[in-house]
Amino acid sequence: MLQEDIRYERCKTMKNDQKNGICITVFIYSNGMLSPYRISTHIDFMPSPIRRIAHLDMDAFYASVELLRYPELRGQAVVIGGGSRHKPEPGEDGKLQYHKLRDYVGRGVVTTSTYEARAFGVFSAMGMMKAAKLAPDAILLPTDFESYRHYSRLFKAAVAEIAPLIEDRGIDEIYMDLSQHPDDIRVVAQRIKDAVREATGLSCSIGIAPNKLLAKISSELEKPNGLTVITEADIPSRIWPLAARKVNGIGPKAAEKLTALGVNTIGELAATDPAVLQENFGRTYSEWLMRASHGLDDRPVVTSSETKSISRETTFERDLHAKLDRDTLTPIFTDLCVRLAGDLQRKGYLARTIGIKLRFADFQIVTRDLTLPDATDDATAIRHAAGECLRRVTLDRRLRLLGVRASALTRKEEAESEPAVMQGELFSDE
DNA sequence: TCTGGGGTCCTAGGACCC
DNA sequence: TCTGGGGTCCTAGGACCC
Repeated sequence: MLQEDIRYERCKTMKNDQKNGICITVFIYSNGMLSPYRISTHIDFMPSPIRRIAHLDMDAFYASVELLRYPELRGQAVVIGGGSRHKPEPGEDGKLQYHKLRDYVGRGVVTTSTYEARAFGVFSAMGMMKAAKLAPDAILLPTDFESYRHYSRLFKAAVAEIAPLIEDRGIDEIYMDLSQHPDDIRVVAQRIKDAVREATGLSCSIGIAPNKLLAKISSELEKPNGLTVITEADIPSRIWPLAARKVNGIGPKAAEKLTALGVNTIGELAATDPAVLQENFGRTYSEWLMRASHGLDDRPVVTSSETKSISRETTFERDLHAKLDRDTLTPIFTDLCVRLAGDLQRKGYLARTIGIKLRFADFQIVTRDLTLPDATDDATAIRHAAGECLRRVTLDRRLRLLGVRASALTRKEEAESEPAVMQGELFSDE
């Protein structure tokens, strides 16, 4: 039977792709004909084999890179952030003069701090002025992303030699799928840590677990220089006592709502009535919360992805009024567009949607975007589109931030090789 | 003395088309 | 004249992450 053959082929393909499960093929009956596999889906019915997912997180990454450059600062409270001024300069005696956190003036935030600075309560994302109150004598260094990106490439290349299935999660962390790795998992992890240190001189922490969610939590458990292996059996003792906020995906807003419900730890979340969660968080998110609290997560390690958007934004030194400070604002706006166009050109993208972002003095954010008939990487076209967006915003308040964003991206070479007439017309009736 | 810059994903409503 | 429903695109806002 032809239909049976087709169905069998489909199922075989899906089984090969997904390892376990069955596929359901729906046959559509219309015009007296049975047409196969119009709709098909896949349902897991067997427990998946246990995966071994690792999360690697570089220890105090930016700060550690700076210590490679300024080894004499090792052991001291050092804070990185707040723009690119305050570079250390040689003094009259030829020795490097470092800036102190107490001398900082501005609106920057802490990007990273050494563990010694964290002991004063200075953490990432804290306002620099507040950090200066807590640790006035800490050394202040500017951020140097060029250098961090360099070390990022080095450590990722070193890991890839041992574990090629890598998901990039930003400059200082990755996931790895070690399920197929034949060797003892601790031995493999230690080899990876050694390779990272060999390539960069830096330490990292690795967490290994049956999924990404647990691996991410685990990598933090024994920081710095940690190596933590977690199994399902460890969830009650090692995961449930932790704050709900430790779950990747529970942010400040959700954590605050949970606290209001009397839920503080992951274990308390796991013990919460699902109906209560659903009332407060909606169906999708509450179901995810429930699964996460029980350590369940079947997201795969994704080894490649395409850029979705590129943006540039800047916070002003003082809040600016759109009308009164027009002469200051206009060149900033244009410059953001020029830099965005440069980013697109350098990375080889064209954008069809251009958007702006405004942050008012009260922190309210407003966005506007505009989709163009043709994709572009031209600064003038971007500036024009962004100007159109800006005209749609009521500008009666002071602005704190201005940003420009490009999305609906296509690769430039693909756009150029696109045929002018679609092939589909060959099948037209006319 | 509040709170940077660069991203992703999700939701939801309206327009428009079939 | 009204009744439908599905699908895609566009836009705006918000939560979250590094």
